[in-house]
Amino acid sequence: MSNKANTRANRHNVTSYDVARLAGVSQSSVSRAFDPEGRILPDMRARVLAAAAELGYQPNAIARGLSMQRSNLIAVLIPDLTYPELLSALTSRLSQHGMRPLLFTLESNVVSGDVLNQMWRYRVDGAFAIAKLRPEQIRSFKAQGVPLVLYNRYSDIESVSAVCCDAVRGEALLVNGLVAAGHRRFGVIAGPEDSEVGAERMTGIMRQLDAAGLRPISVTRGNYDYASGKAAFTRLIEEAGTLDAIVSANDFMAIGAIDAARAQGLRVPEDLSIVGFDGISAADWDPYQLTTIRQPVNLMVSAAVSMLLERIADPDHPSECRMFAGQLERGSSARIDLG
Amino acid sequence: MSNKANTRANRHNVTSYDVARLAGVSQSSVSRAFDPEGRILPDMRARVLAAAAELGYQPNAIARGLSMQRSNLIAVLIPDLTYPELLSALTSRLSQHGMRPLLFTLESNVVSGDVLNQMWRYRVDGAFAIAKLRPEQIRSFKAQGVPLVLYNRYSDIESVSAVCCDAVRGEALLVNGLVAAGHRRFGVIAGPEDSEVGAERMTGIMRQLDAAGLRPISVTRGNYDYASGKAAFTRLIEEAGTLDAIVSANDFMAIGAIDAARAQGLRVPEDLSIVGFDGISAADWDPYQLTTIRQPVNLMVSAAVSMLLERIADPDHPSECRMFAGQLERGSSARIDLG
DNA sequence: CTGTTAGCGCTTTCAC
DNA sequence: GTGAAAGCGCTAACAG
Repeated sequence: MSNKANTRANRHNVTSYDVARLAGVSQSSVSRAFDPEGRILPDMRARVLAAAAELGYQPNAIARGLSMQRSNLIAVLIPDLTYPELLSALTSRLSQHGMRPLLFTLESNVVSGDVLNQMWRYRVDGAFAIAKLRPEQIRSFKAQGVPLVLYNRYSDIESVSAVCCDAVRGEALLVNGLVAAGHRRFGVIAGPEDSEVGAERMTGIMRQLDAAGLRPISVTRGNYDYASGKAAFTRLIEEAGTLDAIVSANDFMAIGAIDAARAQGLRVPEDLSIVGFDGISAADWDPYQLTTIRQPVNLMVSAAVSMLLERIADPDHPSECRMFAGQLERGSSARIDLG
Repeated sequence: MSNKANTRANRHNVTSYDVARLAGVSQSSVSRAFDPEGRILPDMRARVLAAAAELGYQPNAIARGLSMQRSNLIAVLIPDLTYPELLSALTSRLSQHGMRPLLFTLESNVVSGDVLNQMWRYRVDGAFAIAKLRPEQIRSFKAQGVPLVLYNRYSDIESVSAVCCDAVRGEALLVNGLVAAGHRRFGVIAGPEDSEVGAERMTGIMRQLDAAGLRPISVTRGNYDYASGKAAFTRLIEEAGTLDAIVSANDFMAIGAIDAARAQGLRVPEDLSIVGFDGISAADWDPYQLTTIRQPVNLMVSAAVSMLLERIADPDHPSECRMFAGQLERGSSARIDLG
């Protein structure tokens, strides 16, 4: 009680006071020595760092967070099934700036209030959402003063930034190419009902078909995985009889559809063209050679991180939406004709 | 640069004092109201919670961490390429116990000192490593008093717990089945040199071949991805001429090998059996139907989390290694014969 | 440049 | 059962 010096430092809790004592300086000098911007004589810094090394001292980021009102924690809201590259790109990009991702995975695509409350408790400096947020949830970020960047989601709420791969343009590329190659009878495998990304891609598909004076013969939904793509194919063919082309809202379902088509003796792309979206690694595998739109993940992640950091540094920085074009990967799963 | 100053001013920061004032109670009562174990009259708790709700108060986990000497943060050390299901299983399991995963991804398979130092700074309550740690690094966890659980890695250092899928037994199942089905000329695709998992699986393969009085005709390495599996296949065939069976250290490479084999006009499994390890989802896809060992990821993750929590609750709790049997998934990529 | 001092928001004895 | 007060380890004015 009376001696702060001796409280509980015996165990694995080396504090800046211990370092200060050993180096024969004040505690605040220790603090400065560990601050890259800290005004301190090189000589003294060296002494402090030596003492710190001897004790195995590392500044306590939790205490620092309390004091600085800045946790250096970034919340990442991400649904169960997701692309692994995204998360690792995000993490490495963040750590380059001294920020650490705190993970919040979601059972479904939808963010619950509980998850958000947990987030607020950690006083995260910012957040990424690769998930669906309701408008009032999005607004709560603003109320809490936590900058938010949406990934592949768009919101018309002014306060939110976003980085997207342009689904409409991407689908336009695909659909135009298919139409130009002479396809007329289209089937569509859409994403699940609650998927914003899926809805966006759907819009792109429909708009472009419309522009060509076409309507899809048949439309069905999948949940983005392989099995649902296979099942979707079956439903499409049952309903449509024959089809020239199938446009799938993502690659996994497209791959499922290819396998289902072949199981029925159809040749891809001779009898039927199939295209996907995302550019997952399996799209390149020999049996598929999927024609798809590859998202520029690294670019998108860098942009997202920069945008977030800007808004953390300056809360009044205007929000921004950056839309990246996806790149058409011409595989052999579709006969496609580019102007 | 004036933003540091006005962050504090602008930012909507409700503290327990604000709640206390509104509820007309002391700050410590607010604290107790939010502690499930807190001795407090239901009546008062209700009043506090009402006030908290009105202000949108959420206890500051950072401050709580400082005070309690417990961050509720769990470090997750994980290499770039990894199985997405693992991370989401881990996160959801952890959050059931009020712990949050703090992500540290690694460029390579190997953990650097920088990463560890970052970890110590956050005073994480425990750590998972799905990565290679050097013995002295493992010991540093003990020195820092941070319980560590290794995932699919084993270490003979006493202080470390681990959960593994039994690679030796898994490979034994596969190799025995192949031998029993009459295969004699074996090729092996091993993992990269620095992979402990790979080494373990290799041991299992060699030991079992040995027991059958066989040696692999040819052995080569891949880096666990599809392309490296294809390349590995080519090298194997160049060296061996013909082969009865190929045992691959993981599924992605096995899938690559299947495609490479077919590209050479070989039929799988009629001309050549190919087996993998892991049980990734693509193993089930129509063209592959891979015979493999499926890791019980959910079981392993639950076990890992329990072990970690036990050791956090009681630092003297003995460390433990739990070895799970993988399940043989009989696909059609291999002719295999089980006793 | 360096040391002193006052918080950051919470938990936790300790009196009442 | 409730309130007052002392830290948890650090940063950031403010003096010297």
